[in-house]
Amino acid sequence: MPKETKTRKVAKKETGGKRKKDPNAPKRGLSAYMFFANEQRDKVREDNPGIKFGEVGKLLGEKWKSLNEKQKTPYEAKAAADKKRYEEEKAAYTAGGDDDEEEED
DNA sequence: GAAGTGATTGTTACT
DNA sequence: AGTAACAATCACTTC
Repeated sequence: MPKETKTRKVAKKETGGKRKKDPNAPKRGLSAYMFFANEQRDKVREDNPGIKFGEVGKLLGEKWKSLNEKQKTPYEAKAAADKKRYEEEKAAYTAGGDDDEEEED
């Protein structure tokens, strides 16, 4: 199996591939890892001054999983909170528009 | 009703 | 500006 490199966006295709990009594209919320990385990135780099992203990334992942649900809670909580944010967009997006619509193309 | 799929998020460092 | 491992996600799509 090919390692979906390139943010796997480029890999999109096959298996139907119906989902197109939306005009409003209510992006989704961030994920727990994003919040986790936001905090760790500081610490990790602090313990590993001068390390590249590859090291941080892998190291981060290791620590991330090392955490107990309890530790991930705060991150998941943020992720959930961010998800809500997305709900808004999605809602507004689904609304389609009130009176005037834009982005028609 | 259940299953799957794709699209997206953010970090750092480099070209 | 975009890409790369790392991980989660999870809302929408389709049958």
